[in-house]
Amino acid sequence: MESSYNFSSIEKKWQDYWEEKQFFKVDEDPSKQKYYTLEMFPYPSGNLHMGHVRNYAIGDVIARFKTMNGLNVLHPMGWDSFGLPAENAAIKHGHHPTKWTNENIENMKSQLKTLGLSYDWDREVATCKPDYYKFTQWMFLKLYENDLAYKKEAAVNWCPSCQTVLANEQVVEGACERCDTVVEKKKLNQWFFKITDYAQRLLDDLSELPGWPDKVKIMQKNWIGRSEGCEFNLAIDGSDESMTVFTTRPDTVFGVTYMVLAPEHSLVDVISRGTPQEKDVQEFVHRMQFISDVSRTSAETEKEGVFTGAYAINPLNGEKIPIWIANYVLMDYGTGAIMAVPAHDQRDFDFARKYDIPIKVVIKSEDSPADASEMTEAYTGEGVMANSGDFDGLTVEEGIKTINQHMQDKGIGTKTINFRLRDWLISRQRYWGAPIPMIYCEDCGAVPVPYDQLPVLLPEGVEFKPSGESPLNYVENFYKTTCPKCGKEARRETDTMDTFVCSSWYFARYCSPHNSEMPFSKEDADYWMAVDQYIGGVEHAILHLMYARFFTKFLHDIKMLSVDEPFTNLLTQGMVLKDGSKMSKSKGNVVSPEEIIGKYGADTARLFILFAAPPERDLEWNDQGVEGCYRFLNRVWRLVTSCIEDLQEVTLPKTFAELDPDAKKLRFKTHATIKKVTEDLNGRFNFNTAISATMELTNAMNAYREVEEQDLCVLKEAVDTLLILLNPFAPHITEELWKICGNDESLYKLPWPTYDEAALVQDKVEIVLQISGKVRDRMVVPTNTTRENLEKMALENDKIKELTSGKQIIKVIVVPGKLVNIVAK
RNA sequence: GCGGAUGUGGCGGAAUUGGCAGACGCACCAGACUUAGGAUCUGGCGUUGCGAGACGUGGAGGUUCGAGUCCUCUCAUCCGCACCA
Repeated sequence: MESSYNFSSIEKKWQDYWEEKQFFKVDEDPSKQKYYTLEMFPYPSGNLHMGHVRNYAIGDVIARFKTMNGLNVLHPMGWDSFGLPAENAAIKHGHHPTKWTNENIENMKSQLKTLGLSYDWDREVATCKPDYYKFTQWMFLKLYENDLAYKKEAAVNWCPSCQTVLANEQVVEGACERCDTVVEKKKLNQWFFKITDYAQRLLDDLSELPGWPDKVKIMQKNWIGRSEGCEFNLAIDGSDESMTVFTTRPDTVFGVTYMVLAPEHSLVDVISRGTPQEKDVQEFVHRMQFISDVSRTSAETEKEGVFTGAYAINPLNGEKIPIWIANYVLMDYGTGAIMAVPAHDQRDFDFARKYDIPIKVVIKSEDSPADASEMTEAYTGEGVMANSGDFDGLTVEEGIKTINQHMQDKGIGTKTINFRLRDWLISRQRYWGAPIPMIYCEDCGAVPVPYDQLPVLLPEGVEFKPSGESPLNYVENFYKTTCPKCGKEARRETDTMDTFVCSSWYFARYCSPHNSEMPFSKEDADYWMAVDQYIGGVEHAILHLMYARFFTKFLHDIKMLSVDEPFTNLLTQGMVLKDGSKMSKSKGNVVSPEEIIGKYGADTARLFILFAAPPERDLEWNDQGVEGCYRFLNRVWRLVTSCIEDLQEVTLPKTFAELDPDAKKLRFKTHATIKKVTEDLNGRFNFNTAISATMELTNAMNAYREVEEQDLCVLKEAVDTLLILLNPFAPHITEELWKICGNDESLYKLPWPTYDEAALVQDKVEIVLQISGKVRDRMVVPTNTTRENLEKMALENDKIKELTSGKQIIKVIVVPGKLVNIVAK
């Protein structure tokens, strides 16, 4: 392969050089402006895939570009290394998760290194290491201290066949994703973080994140799901009990024709006791227990329910209203009970039609029949209140306000805000996670582990069996302990934390990765935080990003962080596809990064993945496209090496004298390219067009090499510029060529070039001549030709004259530097 | 159902402020060099037409001297949420 450059030796050489010289190690430097760029750290699954390569290539270009722009750049990498796959591998092969994980980390790290990424490996973190999870436990204790961690009984998804708890994502259409058994609900005592306390702030502060994609902000907003409404009480007929409901439509209270309790509601038992319906109710409640939340709350599930035999009293008109229980009312939203207005709520409408419950229209509108029997669907639009006593005639908006106020005045109800965001269940009955640092004492109850006893270490000798319980339950020397308060024998918590807890604060750990006393020092975090540019897949748009925001706000509140949002700018990259679908082993469409790097080198791999599509869009893998990028780098190699001899004695002048047209053209291209690449990399991250621009420059240089009399200064400037601009994308080949050209300093240490305005001024410009918006001819004129002269020249143009002869010229539009448009009839 | 995104040659994509649609790359075609080419170089390459030209950014309207870009409606694909009272 005489004609291609030897990427494998070049890449290895430069990677070793950078490492030896510690190029990417950074320290806090108050004299320099900082820039923190971060790619979402990976789970150490064993091998890098193309999605990783894309993610890290993007981050690396940004980091290198910002460094060359004089910023003090923090660009760290680590491992999100707790989690199920390690434990499943342990169950299957008998290896300890530590071994499996460490081997995977080593392997992936060496793969990462072949990509030539500018990481400060000194700051590497791994969430499964005691020096890290010590502080995950610290976070738990702080949350506990601030009443943001609590334990309660909660229904979880339970697979009776696998004997284990399943995450919602592991439940597919109501069945276990592994064995297809119908998933049940089981009540377990679990730890929660009270993220709901932060719901309003998490919502409000989205507006302070202009650097986030709207898509992500909207997803978070919907997930938080704030809704304003009214909570009010209804007496239960013939009983001392009352029920509370939440509604966003108090204006429709006169249209209530039945009430619904969630099957799990505590009142169900009380009010149905002794009624003829008691047996039906119990049967229904029992049946619902075995249907998972996931399938019960699916919109496709048909609504069903039973009458409880009891009645509630409508506080506004004293009507007796039957109380039902139904599958479509959820215990964990609002109060677990609703007022049903079939005329103005589609769900209630469906249910009422099915069970022949009356429908009463209370909002009149021309868009909907006034007679309920003629309705085919609920009417939820604008209108005025009717059949509502004194409130008739009010609009929906007025009605909501007025009835709210009325209820408040009469002590029936109050204005309330509900969120659909739930508290975060963090307990996992698993081994491979950070142990929850709590101890249960018979006398003192739940006692937090004192800070000086952290970390609570995972024990080594553990048997891994799929039992549905934490394996830690079987390790006596782990769970047997003494109460930190009274010294009496006590039992440790054996659940571990959700791995999302570990990843909710890692970005702050990178600021002080070696601190053994604290998760990070405030001083370091004040310098580095917030992350200026965060990059990762959109699949983390809700959970990870929400949890990280929650933790940051909490750390801000306890004065550990000055910022209260972790990520100033967010780039959500698209997936890497092959043959139209996501690369996966089962589809057999995986392209391995190792193979590509082996065949073409890291520079080609990086270049292709950045060139093939803009970063936020999905990228279709194309082997021939990779080859195109490889050819381009070879072209650069040949071009630059062919210039070396000519340029040996050339030094760049301070200013360029009068140039001949060809030289001027090349110099124009050089500076236009600087401008283009700089603008594309500054905030917009259009890597694909930046790379196109360097290709155009290369083409222009090749063309210039054919010119008889070449201006070597202009050529040298072009060569230097090309190498610098291309460096963030393809760092190895450019460093090598730079060195071969006789330069000692590394490109990475050079300042980013600025363009010369003067070089961008052209003497002549092509003007398009249009007739009624259609291009008819072009003319080349001096750049500074005046508006009047342009018009005059256009009208004198032969082609225009010919085409407008016999027509009346209505007006002429002149856009200097661009076009002249003649409107003729 | 609700919310969001996307739609441009054979393909990936460009057009940043309403101003030459198709930059750059791939594929393809022709030529050069060559014992050879899956190397390299040169040229061509939206559709249609001999041609001047006409048509062309999912579709239908509209605004404008001028629309891929703005407005209205509509279709398709993808993603997220999905009985949230």
